[in-house]
Amino acid sequence: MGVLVATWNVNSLRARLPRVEQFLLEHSPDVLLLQETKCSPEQFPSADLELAGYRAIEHSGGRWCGVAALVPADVEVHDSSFGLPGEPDPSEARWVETTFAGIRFVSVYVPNGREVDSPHFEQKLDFLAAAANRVSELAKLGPLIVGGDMNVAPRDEDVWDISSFSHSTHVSEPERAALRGVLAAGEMVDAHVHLHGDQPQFTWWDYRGGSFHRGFGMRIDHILASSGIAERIESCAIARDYRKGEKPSDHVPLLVTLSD
DNA sequence: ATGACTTTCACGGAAAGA
Repeated sequence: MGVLVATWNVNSLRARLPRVEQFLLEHSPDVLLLQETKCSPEQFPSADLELAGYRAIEHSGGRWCGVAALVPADVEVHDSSFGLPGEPDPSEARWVETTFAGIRFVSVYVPNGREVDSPHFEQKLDFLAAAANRVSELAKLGPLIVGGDMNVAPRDEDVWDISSFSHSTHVSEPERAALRGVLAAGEMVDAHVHLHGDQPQFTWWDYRGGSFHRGFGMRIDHILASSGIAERIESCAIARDYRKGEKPSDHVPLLVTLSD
């Protein structure tokens, strides 16, 4: 059996609904962690997802942000919580937690940061520090999976050409150190690194300038597993075809399978 | 090349993304 965990920044759940339904049908994940749902609670397409057999634990923030965890409708979740203690701006919906199958799942959308040294950049680092604090608490309680758009490329090989990233966000040492802090706080592994080492693999390509077809991408979406379940990671892959076709998101789904 | 796309809200164009 195992557990199939997926994470996907959909860049608007309403705009991406056909692709999300396609993904649920094709992969039948046990949980789909979503980011950038971009809708208010009233706008959240619960009825459509229900028809697809899924229920949402959602933390919606309106026009921007928004995170959720979709689970099959017959799965009982418990202790869901909404928001990240100590986050810089609680009105931005960037963190949601829920538990089932003995695992605590987090869907996270880390702030972009905009420009290095901008106030938004400082907020990004503050958010990651708050995430590390929370992960440290959660990891003590049991198995933990944190999946989402971290907006950080952890290593130089996680972007198409590091030389074109001078003084850019996503690759700066403070951001990378902050993300390492999250991993260290829960003694977690990055599923991709755990299985594939330094093999290149991107999860995001800019909409502009034909970036996808030119291979100009970044690996900024990650699934992290606490030490208790890292040994259960059987596979880690991206669904690259979801960057093609009708109205794609600029991110693709990342999928991890865990053994029982 | 201070761009290139895409989304939201709202109905033109700003704001945000990465």
